[in-house]
Amino acid sequence: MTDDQSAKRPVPTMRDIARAAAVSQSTVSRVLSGAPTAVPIAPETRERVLRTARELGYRPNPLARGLRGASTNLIGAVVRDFSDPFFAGAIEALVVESMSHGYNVVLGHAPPRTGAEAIPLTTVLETRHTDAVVLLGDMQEYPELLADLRASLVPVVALWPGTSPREFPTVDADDRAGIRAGLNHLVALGHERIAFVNAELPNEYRVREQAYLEFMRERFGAVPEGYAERCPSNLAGGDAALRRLMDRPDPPTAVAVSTDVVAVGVLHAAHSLGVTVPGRLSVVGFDDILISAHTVPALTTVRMPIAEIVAHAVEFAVRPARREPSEADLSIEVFEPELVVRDSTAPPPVI
Amino acid sequence: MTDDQSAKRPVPTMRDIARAAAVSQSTVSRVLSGAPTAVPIAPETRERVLRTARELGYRPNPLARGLRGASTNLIGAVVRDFSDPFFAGAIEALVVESMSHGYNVVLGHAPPRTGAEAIPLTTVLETRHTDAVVLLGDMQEYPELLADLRASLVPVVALWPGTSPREFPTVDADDRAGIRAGLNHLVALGHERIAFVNAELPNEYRVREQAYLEFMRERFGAVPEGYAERCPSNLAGGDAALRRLMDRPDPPTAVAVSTDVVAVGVLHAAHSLGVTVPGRLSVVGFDDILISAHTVPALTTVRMPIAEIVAHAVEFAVRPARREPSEADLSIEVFEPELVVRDSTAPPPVI
DNA sequence: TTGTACGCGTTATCAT
DNA sequence: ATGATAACGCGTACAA
Repeated sequence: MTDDQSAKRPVPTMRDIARAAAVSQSTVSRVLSGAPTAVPIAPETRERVLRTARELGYRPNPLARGLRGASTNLIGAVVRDFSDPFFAGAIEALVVESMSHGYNVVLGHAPPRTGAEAIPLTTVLETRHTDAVVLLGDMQEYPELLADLRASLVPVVALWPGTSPREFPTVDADDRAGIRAGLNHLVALGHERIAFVNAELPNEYRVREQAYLEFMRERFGAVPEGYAERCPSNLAGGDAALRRLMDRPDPPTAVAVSTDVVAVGVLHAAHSLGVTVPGRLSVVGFDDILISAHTVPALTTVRMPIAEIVAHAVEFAVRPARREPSEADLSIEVFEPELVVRDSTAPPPVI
Repeated sequence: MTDDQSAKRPVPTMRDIARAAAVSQSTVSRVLSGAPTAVPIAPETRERVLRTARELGYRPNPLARGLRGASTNLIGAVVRDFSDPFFAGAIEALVVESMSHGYNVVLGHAPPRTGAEAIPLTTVLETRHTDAVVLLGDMQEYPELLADLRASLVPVVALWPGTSPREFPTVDADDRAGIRAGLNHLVALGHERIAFVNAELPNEYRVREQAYLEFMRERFGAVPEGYAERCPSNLAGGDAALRRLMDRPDPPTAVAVSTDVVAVGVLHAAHSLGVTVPGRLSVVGFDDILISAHTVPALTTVRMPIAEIVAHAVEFAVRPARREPSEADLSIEVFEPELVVRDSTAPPPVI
């Protein structure tokens, strides 16, 4: 056995180290607490303290640190829907990025609209511990949570805030540009009867829908009646939406979808309906989630720069909060998505 | 504006409440700290304290609570791979379940095998805060982490531990039964040339592979040479594995796959190769992740009772740690998976 | 029934 | 260069 006396013994405190190293507890703190150039310490003492600390297996107690006003190295992440692969990917990115900065991530879950109106922050996350809070997605459904956040002192950064008012520093993608890239691709292939399926998370992707409407009007003068579908933001939603679309007397030859998750549902429905993709129907998604490269057929989509967005957010969140409130409080960073052409798009069928 | 004086003021402490309510801080503590019948409190005083606390927007400081030895209401979850939809689903379930018990979840990420060997627990999670640690998946790759956990005092519960030695209380599914259910289904349809694709997370799903080998020997006397494939546990892995399988002189008519994620990759490869599913090839997955019902074609698979497993784990994790070490320390709970027949399986093609 | 006093493990401010 | 000592917010013996 390599672990001998250390087994199952409560973690040593600074006092233990101090006793063992025959110094005062404050000296131990000075040596250990990282403040390297704060006060000069005798190299010999420093070494001795460090050694005993290592031997005893000392680990700082972040609770005590936090009590003193120091940071807890915890970042709170509030998500509405984990099961959404897009957010799952974003969380992974967030965790990885946070850890590379020495932070852990505490997950908060804003439950999808229970009957009870007000969901205070404390219900969702014990924020007082977290050095910062990252909001993933549109949180307008939770006004109480937002109010709590507003009134609190923790730095907040909002990611993919949809149509939420920009009250926090925000990092987002240029949804409009992404949608236009997808639609341009379809038009270049020769499509004109292009429908749009919008994943309806209350008002999250309104921007994408607007971009579609705007594009269609620009390009064709009008949006074909009933070509802008909406559906719940999940696989079944996309399935149902495409069925409605193909049921029409004038079914589209192409569908742009506001999220890949819904697009996967669309692909499934097309298959069930015997509508071959891309032979009879082209499909463009948005997000480029992991499965998108491996659907049947592989999905043409718009890549969401998750890593960049999250990296930026973490950078912002862990930045020492010593800045003036007026400085970057309205900072809005926008990243550009990029079209990824795969196998779900082709020229429309010849009539 | 509804928020007036409370805006941006650091959260009030018990002392603030005490001052405002003209009582001592300990009285406030007694009233607020939940211990209802601990010591009798004058109803009038109690009411006054409660009211001022509400007015001032008091919220307990869990750091201070934790320092005092109380619980932090934090559960640490260590996952190896977030991007795996199966674990994403498990984490969601864990978060939801934990919150319903008043706990938040701190995510730890065990990075997929960097060159550096030893990954101590502290790197992955500041455990000292968490009231319990939940291990998701096989952690044998991280012996140092396991050693830290073993030496520590926090209760640990292992979920889907694969072939790890059962050193912690464990909740798992009956993988063998699940695999057999899938294989029985294929055999009932008339298949004999049944291959197996195993997602290779070092040794996570060895059990499933063993179950396949055992079944085939039982049923057909032998396992066709080279029919037990292994591949990285992701979409591309399944893709590549099926290509190897179909490249053989005697390609299988059915493939059982050890995870749905890999199975989705298999479906994609089949499509790319022009092998129709289920016409020329039947595919059975394992896990029943969210997409499985919406792949093309919808995947026949074995449902993993994630919710039940996670619920059981949380129940165990938050159970007051007052039990004797010998009692339930070797507890192993096993849940039964269940076959879900969809559209990716059919009788083998007639020759 | 309520108030006083102490300690949890740290960091920060004093003195030495 | 180092050692006392005072907080941080809370729970809890103990005293009143």
